[in-house]
Amino acid sequence: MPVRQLNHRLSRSFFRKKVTEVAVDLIGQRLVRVIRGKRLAGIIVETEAYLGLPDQAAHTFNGRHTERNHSMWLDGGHAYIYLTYGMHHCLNMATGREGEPVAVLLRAIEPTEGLDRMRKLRGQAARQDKDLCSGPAKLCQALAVDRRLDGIDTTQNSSLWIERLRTQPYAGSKIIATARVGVDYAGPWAHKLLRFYLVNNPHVSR
DNA sequence: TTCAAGATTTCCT
DNA sequence: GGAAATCTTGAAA
Repeated sequence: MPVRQLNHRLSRSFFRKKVTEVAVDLIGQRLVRVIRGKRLAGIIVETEAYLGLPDQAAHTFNGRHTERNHSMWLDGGHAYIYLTYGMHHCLNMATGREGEPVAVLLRAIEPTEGLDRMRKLRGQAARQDKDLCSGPAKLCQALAVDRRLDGIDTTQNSSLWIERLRTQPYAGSKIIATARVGVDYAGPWAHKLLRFYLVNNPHVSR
């Protein structure tokens, strides 16, 4: 059995679990981005699971496979980064196996390293620290994540990855499940409890 | 070929 | 509280 050490890059096996399980287990882990040798990082406090073919809210609903969403079909641990509303990027982690188009959207992190650089990247709109990464597009801007990183394997040598901070269920605060944000169009899937976040954490979106 | 709407955020009223 | 910014995608024409 491999030893699951802390502060090490999450491996392939972590991401090959069920997508909802990964979404919950990612809460409390650390997202890391390195830019020109400098570490920008934060604790994941909010995620959403997208379940693929049957999920009307997923980009891969009904087997859709386009240039944009190709990374969602990759093996667990690959980054799926897309442009939404023609201007904002969103970061997801592909889960499951190659050919299984499911992913976890990273919606918010609590910034812990490189806040000075994040403020520059975010600009005027980020008046307080809780404005830096409290939304899927905000955290991408704060970490300089865009389509150039789409499809990278975060379990290998890359400038973006997730570090393990815990092997047990998160103990710092309670995790709650609610409906996903911005998917009112998804019929019965709009109401499913596939959004997870830390109760009372000020860095959660909205 | 044209069109409407989206896994969002920001700024103005 | 509401509108604008603006690329991708699927459906309509």
